[in-house]
Amino acid sequence: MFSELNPILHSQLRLAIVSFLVSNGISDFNELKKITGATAGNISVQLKKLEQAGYITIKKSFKDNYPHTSLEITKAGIDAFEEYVNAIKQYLK
Amino acid sequence: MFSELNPILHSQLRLAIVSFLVSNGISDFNELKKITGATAGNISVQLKKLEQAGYITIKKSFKDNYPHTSLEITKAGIDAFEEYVNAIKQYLK
DNA sequence: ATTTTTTGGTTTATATTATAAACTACTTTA
DNA sequence: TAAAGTAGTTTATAATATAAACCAAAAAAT
Repeated sequence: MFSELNPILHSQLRLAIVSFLVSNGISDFNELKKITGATAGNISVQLKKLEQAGYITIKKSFKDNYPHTSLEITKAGIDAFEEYVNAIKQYLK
Repeated sequence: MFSELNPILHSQLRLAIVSFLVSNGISDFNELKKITGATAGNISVQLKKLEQAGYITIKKSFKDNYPHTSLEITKAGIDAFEEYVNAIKQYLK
């Protein structure tokens, strides 16, 4: 009837991040901050969790002298997102 | 871009309960236990939260000598559910 | 008849999660 | 060189989800 919702993705902020990355492939810390409106601390924590889950990769570099964190969605991330979408659709009708 | 997800509904179990009640109008404790597979304790707690939010009403009676808890969705519950569905759809594409 | 099991829950304790606040480190500007 | 800004991380706290333990009554078994 109601299948499980992947708890990594069933979080407003992590879902927004993954959703955005699935659409856009890559992004960076500041862009995520702008589009989600979340605090930097919260984003930092949630990015780590997504990385630990294998759903994104985090690359740190320097850009115009400043530290720069860029994010990329993984195959596993895309797959998990698609599964989540199918699962939650059962709840929405 | 991403609108807020009502935190009362953005919970797997509460969403399942409300979703089921929106489809069926009324239900009872045991039916929810069966369709969700959740523990009685968890259901008990979440029903109270949904009642506090004004999304369901809880009626206790005796049926065949046993205590019996029946649930009904409210107008506010239906409205909140519909809003939640519209909001989360933005995350799913 | 009294112990044991089942029904139908509630309360409480604990683990997890989300979040904001505080902090670090460095850069730019005044 | 002091102040303000950028780009984050870490830590503390509040909120949430959940399971475990408990309660009360009914039914079934001994």
